[in-house]
Amino acid sequence: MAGRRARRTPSRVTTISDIAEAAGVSKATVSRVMNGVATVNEEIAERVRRAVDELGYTRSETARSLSLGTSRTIGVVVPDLANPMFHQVLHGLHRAAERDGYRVLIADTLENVDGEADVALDIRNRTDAIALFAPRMSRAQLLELLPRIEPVVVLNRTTGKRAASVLIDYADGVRQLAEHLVGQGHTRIAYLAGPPDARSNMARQEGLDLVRSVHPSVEIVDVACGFSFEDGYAAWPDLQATGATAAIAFNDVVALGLLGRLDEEGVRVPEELSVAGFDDIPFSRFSSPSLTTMTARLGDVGERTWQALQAEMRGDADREPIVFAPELTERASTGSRA
Amino acid sequence: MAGRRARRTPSRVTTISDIAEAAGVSKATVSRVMNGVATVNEEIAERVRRAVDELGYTRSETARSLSLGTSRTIGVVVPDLANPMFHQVLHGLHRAAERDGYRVLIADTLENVDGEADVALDIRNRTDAIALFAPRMSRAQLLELLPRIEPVVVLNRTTGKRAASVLIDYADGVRQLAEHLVGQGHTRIAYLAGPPDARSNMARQEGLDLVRSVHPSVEIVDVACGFSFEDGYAAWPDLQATGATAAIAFNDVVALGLLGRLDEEGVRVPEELSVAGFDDIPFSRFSSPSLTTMTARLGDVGERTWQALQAEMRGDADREPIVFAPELTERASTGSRA
DNA sequence: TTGAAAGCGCTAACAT
DNA sequence: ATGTTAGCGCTTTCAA
Repeated sequence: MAGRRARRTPSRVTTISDIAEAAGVSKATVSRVMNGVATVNEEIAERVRRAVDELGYTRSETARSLSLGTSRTIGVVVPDLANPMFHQVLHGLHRAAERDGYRVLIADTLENVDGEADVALDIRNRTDAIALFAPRMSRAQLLELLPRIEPVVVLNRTTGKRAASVLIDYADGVRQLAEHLVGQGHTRIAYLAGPPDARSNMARQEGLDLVRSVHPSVEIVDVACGFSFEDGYAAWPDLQATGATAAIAFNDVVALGLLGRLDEEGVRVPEELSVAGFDDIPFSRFSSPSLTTMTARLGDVGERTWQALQAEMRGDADREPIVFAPELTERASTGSRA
Repeated sequence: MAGRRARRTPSRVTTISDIAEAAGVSKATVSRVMNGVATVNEEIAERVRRAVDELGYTRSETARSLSLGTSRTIGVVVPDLANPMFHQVLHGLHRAAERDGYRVLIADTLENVDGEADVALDIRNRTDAIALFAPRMSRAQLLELLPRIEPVVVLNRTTGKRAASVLIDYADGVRQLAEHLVGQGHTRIAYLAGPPDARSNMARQEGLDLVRSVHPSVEIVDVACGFSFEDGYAAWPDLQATGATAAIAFNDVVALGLLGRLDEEGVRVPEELSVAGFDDIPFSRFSSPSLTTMTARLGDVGERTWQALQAEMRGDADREPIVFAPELTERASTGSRA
C-alpha cells in the first residue's frame, strides 16, 4: 500500500496519520493537540479535535510507550487474586502509584509456579517496573529472574539485595500470637500449618520454635493444613486429635473455614477452643465470633512498596529490606483457657 | 549517538541490536532465534543464545506488539478487585483465555466512576480486546465509550448490541429467592438494597416487584444498605424496625456482615430471622450459619465471556446477550417462619 | 540460510 | 506555529 512492502496485519483502525490527513495537518500537529501542547493555533486544533471525534480515534499506548521509552505504568504479579490479603496491599500500592501519575496493571498467575517467571517477564516488558507479590518460585529461580526484571520490588521474599524487598515479619507475628495464648493459660496449642514449602509458612514455624524454646512447658503441635477455607474446615479432626485448647491458623482464611466447621460441630469458641488467624482480612471483624488475628497495616505495606519501586526506578535504592511488624488485634475468638 | 538526532530517553538496557552486534549477526537473525524459527544455522543460533544469556536480554513486548499489530493479551477492567464475585468470573475467563494462548491483564478502577472510561481506554490501547466487568459509569457514557474500545464484552450491563454482553439474571434470581422465602411462610421480607444507582440493584428491584404483584399478601420492604460487610453490619437497626422475619441481602458480602451483627446481638438465625445472600462467594459455605444464596456458575460466566470476546475479535459476533440464570443454593441461614 | 531495510504508530528534535 | 523526519525495538518481506 503505502510502502513497497505491504504490511499483513491490519493493526489499528485509525491512526494518527488518518487524523492528520483528515484534518489536513501533519502528524506532529495531531500529536501536539493530543498531548495538549499549547502552541497550536486554536482553529487548527479544533479541526484536529473534530477529526478525532468523527473517526473515533484513540491513540495507541503501545506505540506511544515505545516512542517515549516509558509507559508510566507498573505491573503487579500476584499468585492468587482471591487472597484478600493481597487486595489490601494492592489497594495501598495502587493509590500511591496513582497519586504519582502511574497506572497499575495486574497479572494473576493462578498459583501456577511454572508460569510465574514468564508472566513476570511479560508484564515487565510492557511496563516501567514491577512488584512481585509473594512469588512462589524457588529461591534459585527468583534470584535468576530478578536482574532480568528490574526495577522490581518483591513482597514477602528475601532477595539478598538483588532487588528491593518488603517483608511482613511473620515469625515475630506468630510469636506474639502464641505468647498471647500462653498468657491466657493455654499450654497445648495447635498450629494449622500452611503449605510446607511456602516461605511464609517457614517464617511462622521459626516464630513458633522461639516460643517453644522460651516456654518449654508449652506444647505447640503442628497440624498439616493449608491456606484455604476448605483446608481450615477439613482440619478439624486432626486438630481435635491433638487435644489443644487453642489453635493458630496459617491465616484468616483458614481460621474462618475452621470457625465454620466448629459451629457445625457445636464446638464453642473460645470456651472450648480459642482460634486465631493472621492478616486481619476485612471479614475477620464480622465473623461469628469475630476473629483474633495479627494486623500488618497492609495498606501501608502497599504504599511502602510503591516508594521502594520509585527508588528502584530512580536507581537510588539501598535495597535494605523494609520490614513490617504485625500487631495483635484481639477479638472474640480467643479467651482464657477453660 | 547513532542518528543525527539523539534520543533523550535511555529506554531499555539491552536491545535486539546489542545482541546482534555481540553475536556478530543481523537483527533479523536474532529475531528468528528468539522466535524459534527453524531455519537458523545451529552454530549461529547458539552464538545468539549465548549473547542473550550473557547480556540478560529479554525482548520488549511493547515493540513486539507494535510490530506484530497484536499482543495476544486481553485486558479486564474491574470496579473492585476486593469483591469475591469478580474473582470467580475472572478465574474462568483467565483459564479459558490462557488455554487459547492469551495473556490477561487486569485493571482495577477502585470504584472511581470518573476514571473508569480512561482506564478502559488505556488498557484497551495496550491489548487486543477488553472485558468490562460491571462498569459503574452512566449508560450514556457507556454507549459512547463502547465503539471506541471494541472488541469488547461487557459483564452485567446491557449494551443495546453496541457490544457483546454477558448478563446474570439478577431479577429472576431475586425472584426465586423471594419465592423460596414465601414458600417457607414468610410474609414480611426485608430487602437490604445495594447502591441505588447500580444496575444490578435495579434488576433486583424488578424481580421483587414481580413477587409483590404475584403475592399481594406478602410485604417486601426496602432497607437502604449498600454492598460491603460494614453496610450489612450497620443495617441491623433499620432491618429490625421493619419487623421482617426474613432478609434478602444485596449480595453475600452484605449478608455476611449482617450475620456477624446478628451473632453479636444474639439474634438466632434462622429461628428469629432468615437471611439470604446472592453470588455464592466461596466463604458462604463456611459462615455460621452457612448462607443460603443464589449461585450463578460464575466460572462458566467467565468462560462464556472469553468466547464472546473471541467472537468480537474475529468480527463474527451476533451480540445477542448471553444470560445466566442463577439457581438457589439452600443452606442453614434460612428456614420456616417461626 | 542470512542480511538489508521497510514498517508498526507514535514523539520530539530540528528546520522553516 | 507548523512540518519534516529520525528514531523507539521489534518483525518480516524481499533480495542475495
